[in-house]
Amino acid sequence: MSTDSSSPVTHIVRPVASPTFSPLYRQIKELMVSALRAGEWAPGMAIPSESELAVRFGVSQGTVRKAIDEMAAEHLLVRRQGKGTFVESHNNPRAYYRFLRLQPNDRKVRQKRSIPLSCKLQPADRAVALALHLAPGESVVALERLLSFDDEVVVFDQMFLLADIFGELTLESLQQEEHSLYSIFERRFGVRMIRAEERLRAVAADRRIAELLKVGETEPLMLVERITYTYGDQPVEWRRGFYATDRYHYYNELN
Amino acid sequence: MSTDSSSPVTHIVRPVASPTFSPLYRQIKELMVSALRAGEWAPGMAIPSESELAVRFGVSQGTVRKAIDEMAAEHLLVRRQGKGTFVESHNNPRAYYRFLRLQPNDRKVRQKRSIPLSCKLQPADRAVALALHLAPGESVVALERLLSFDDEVVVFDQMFLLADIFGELTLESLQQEEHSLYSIFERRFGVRMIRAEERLRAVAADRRIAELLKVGETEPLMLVERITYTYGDQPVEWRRGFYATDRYHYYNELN
DNA sequence: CAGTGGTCTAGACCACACT
DNA sequence: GTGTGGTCTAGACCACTGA
Repeated sequence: MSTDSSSPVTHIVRPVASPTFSPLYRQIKELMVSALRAGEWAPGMAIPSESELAVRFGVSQGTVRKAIDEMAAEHLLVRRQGKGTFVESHNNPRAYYRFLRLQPNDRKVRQKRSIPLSCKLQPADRAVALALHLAPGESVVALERLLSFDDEVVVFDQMFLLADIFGELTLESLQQEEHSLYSIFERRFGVRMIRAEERLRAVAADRRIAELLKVGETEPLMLVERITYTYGDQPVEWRRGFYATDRYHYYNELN
Repeated sequence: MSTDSSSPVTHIVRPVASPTFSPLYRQIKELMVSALRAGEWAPGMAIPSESELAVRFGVSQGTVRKAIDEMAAEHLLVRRQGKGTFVESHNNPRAYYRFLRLQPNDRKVRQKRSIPLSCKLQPADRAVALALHLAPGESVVALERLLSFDDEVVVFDQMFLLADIFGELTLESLQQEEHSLYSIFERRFGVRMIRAEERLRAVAADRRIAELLKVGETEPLMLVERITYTYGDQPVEWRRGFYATDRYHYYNELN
């Protein structure tokens, strides 16, 4: 059973009593994640059907199903009944601001727009290096932008990206884009943002930020620091955002 | 098959093509949630084994399993391999502050303490009535307290609770308690908090709050509004908290 | 209609906890 | 050892999509 012909990766170890027991479906999941990382299945595309995968990996359909279940729960894949299972993508307009928890107190937001301000290569400072697992001084792409909801500026973001991956980013190319940043990163650099951690604090606006967000100096703002991870829990972005929360709030669900 | 002897609730409709299709396992889940609401299985206690439940509901063990899977994902139940499946409880010290996302920037917190300040019956104002699905003016229990981490005050909370349920709360009884509020609510009133929604903003401290939290007046604070729900998505608490975020931050994971 | 994911079953066996 | 949850299988059938 551990013989399989078409699988691109190493053989499967059927579960056996051991200190490092890993069920079959989780091994299948790892193989599938590898396929995603390797780009075998591209964002937005359908992956093979459950029964095809079952044959390919030499396990039952139910086992493949359980692997896909976990991946769907982690938003790596989305299932669409009757159609197939697809690789998640930030390219879908509905998923453009998947990680943005800011929302208006009352009305609906029709239009969100990202306004790039600057983009340059620079050495990572200590906080950035720590978050991105770099040595201090290694290069990162530093990007500043404003975010507006219906032409009202509500967020100022400073982002730091691994130069290894995003070194080719330029302000000009960003200004010509219609899409969200993560969607651009996915299409241009093949990097999918999978999950993120945020740390929130209340701070007073300094002069520059007050001007950008059109609020009074020393006005309270929400400071949101974010580390964003791609496949394999690799951090690729560190971000610091200042949110104006007079007409908006950060929404969170606790379970 | 839809005949069963011991089930306390109505008969099960096996899935049939219909506009309101609900799979069997979800019907089982609803029956089990009803059993929880009715108090048939108390917090902390083990529920019957999967095979017993399968017999009771007249379905296969796999179907019961899927129902339990969903309930475990919603933190209604916890599975413990080899031991059984248990009703979740806020009485477990590790779950005392399950919904509190505030954490220190650096060191570990050893001791969290709730310091009740006041507790009285009063009419609900508009915001509270809206959140709790009350008519304006209906009674709620208004409770104020401070929260300290290692004897440093970091949060001031104002809470409003359905008087129907929590009317018997008194300041004296709270002051004699060692446990977290939700743990008290669970033991004294049989109400389990299941999930919550939070809305966060940055605000300036007013004089009273600045004094309580020992920060400067107009200092930026994080304002956290929370609606807390029990079984059946019934809101039972509305809460407004002011968090001092100089040495602490609100931590959130995005998936 | 064929093909996909979704549900349900019955049975075998494994991992873990307790006695 | 016994009883619990956890994994895996094979097969039947249902629900949804699109040609």
